[in-house]
Amino acid sequence: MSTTDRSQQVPTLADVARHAGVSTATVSRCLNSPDMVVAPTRERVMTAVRELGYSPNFNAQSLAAKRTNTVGAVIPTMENSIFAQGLQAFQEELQRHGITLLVSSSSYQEDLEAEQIRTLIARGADALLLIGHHRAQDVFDFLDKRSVPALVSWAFTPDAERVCIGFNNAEAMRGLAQLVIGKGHRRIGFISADMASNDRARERLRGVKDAMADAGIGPENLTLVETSYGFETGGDAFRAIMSAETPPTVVMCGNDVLAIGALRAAKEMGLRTPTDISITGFDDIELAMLAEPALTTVHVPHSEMGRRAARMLMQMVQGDEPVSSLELPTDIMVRQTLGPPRQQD
Amino acid sequence: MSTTDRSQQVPTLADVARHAGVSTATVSRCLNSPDMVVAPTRERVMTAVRELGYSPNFNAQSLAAKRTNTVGAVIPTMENSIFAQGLQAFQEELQRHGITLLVSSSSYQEDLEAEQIRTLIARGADALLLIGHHRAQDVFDFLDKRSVPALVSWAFTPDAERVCIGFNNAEAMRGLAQLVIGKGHRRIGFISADMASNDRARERLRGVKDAMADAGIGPENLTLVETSYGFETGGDAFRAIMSAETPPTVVMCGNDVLAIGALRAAKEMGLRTPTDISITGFDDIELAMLAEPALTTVHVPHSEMGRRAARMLMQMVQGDEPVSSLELPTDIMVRQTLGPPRQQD
DNA sequence: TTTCAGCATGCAAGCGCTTACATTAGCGTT
DNA sequence: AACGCTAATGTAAGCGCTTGCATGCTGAAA
Repeated sequence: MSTTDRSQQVPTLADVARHAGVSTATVSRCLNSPDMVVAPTRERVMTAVRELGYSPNFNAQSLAAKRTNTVGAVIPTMENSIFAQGLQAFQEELQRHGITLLVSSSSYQEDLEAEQIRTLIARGADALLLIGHHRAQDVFDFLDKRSVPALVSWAFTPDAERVCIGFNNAEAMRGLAQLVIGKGHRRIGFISADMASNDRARERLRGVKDAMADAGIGPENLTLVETSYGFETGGDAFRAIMSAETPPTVVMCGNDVLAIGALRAAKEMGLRTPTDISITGFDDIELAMLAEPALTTVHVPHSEMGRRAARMLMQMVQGDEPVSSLELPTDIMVRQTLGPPRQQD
Repeated sequence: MSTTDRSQQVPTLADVARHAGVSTATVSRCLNSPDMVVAPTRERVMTAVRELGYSPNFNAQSLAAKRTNTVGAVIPTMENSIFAQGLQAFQEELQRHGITLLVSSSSYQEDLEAEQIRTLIARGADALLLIGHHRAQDVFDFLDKRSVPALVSWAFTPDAERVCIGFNNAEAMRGLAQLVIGKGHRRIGFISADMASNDRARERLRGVKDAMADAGIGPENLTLVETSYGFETGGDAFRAIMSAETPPTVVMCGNDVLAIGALRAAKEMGLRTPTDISITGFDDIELAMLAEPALTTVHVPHSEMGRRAARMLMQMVQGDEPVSSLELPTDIMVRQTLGPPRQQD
């Protein structure tokens, strides 16, 4: 398997210019602002471009033009569909405008995220898509110093200092909790993702607490387990919660992955959902509908969010007019895992 | 920061050099090959770097050094976990070596893929990760002309001209089909993903056909439906297959997503799996184990593949020694959706 | 015919970095 | 003390592109 055969050089702007008998400036203009060049010349140039199979060197372009047509995104994980769908839409929208997306994932680690943000900036990202608000202040300072627009997504907080797009995690979860309480549940279990560096998780928990307070249910009725992200951990957390003397009648989960894990654990424990125990999720990943029984959860408009985020970010790079935060609505998907509490409870 | 008021300019190599009282060459060397520089100088430079908050401009670096420390990957879709897990491992391994990953997704469209490959090359990707063998020849020619190493993944074909990493799709599916036939099934339905530009799908079908031929089962016993990718389409295909006069006793699916769709359709049709109908998948996505009943499928070592692919690609970029294709083993995950055919059949 | 907009094109100076080559200093030899 | 040798550093030429400005051409007005 012969690899590097250096005989073939990649054609450059200069090659095209020579081939077409014009200057490099003209070629550049043909490519970037065609109407500055008169038609016959343009055609000659375009022919040369085609014949040589020329395509511009992005790095040189960026260096010379001082913009990269690149935006970066740092997401907690690629492994699961929570972010994948939104990101896909984000990328498609960017691509439509000739912008390349640089993705990296931080595995939910704050310091890793900070590092990756720096890398993306060094790579010349014109702007950044970030997930959630929580982040060391110096990361934001760095961004500001470099004046790189950053959009916080997957989270809308009314009073946020930063431009953000997403949904109100607290409100959405509160709505679901109200529904749960309306069904008659009084003892609530809550499985949360790690909250230390995850404001979305914190907000969701707050939603539950608010709803309980509104309904006059004391905080002693909330059993909280905080766990890392995953199906397994969700199941473990569920078992922990249910091992209490008087376990809750409903286990609400901070996200669908945890909920599916819980659902499975319930099944393994011989508990029928929702007859014996109710379970709810958040996100409405594809799996939620496919689960058995189908998971009652909060639907988040992922694709819409991704698309909008792309547009907002492009506007921010443009810098013409200030961009303001955008709240997207969520829906409660009433499916099969939420019922009234068992009679004797 | 006692600035000479360079009004929030991003510091450059030259700034650092001035600050440290050395030449730009020395600064560059400090950063890239520290042992070429004597310790005291190095420290002076590093201090300046820190004080100015300098970080190198990637584009300039790439342009000057003629390598970008970037590899690109074009995957069919990000939306689902088939590729996500492998890609995550791929990215992590690259990152460990200071290499950035550029991802784009082609939505299973061949022409889009070609375009994105070109874009990635223009962006300066040092190497490319591709999914599957099927691709217009001129794309490969282009890659060769540019002498960009490309690694075909998710598919291992013994006699492939290109370096590839993955599993033998045909063999793996053949193994599963043998198991199916061993259970007594004689009429087999097969739901395949679009095969036109997807060699993996074609190979998988071939595996089934081979196993049938081996067992002396004529091709008239195979009911084939080809459909696009998705849960819905999988369900539709299943319904189509089952509407035959004498429907098959087992429906094998080209991937898990289709299989889950089929499983769901079966349930909706009031068919019990595997009592009334057996269903199998391929990929072993997370969902497969979570489905009800759990899906019998072929397990593919996604993360392992991603990690290995990263290493191979780095070796290929290095170009020291030729890299040879790597076959990874697959396992049949015997779960609950495969049983013997119904008695009367 | 001369003049001069106005437009198309060319010229050339960078963008921030790497690196081949030149220069210098420091050392041990003879 | 003169010599070469080596290791550390500096010099400067690009990498492939964009873009402000200079140039030269056209045709219409005078």
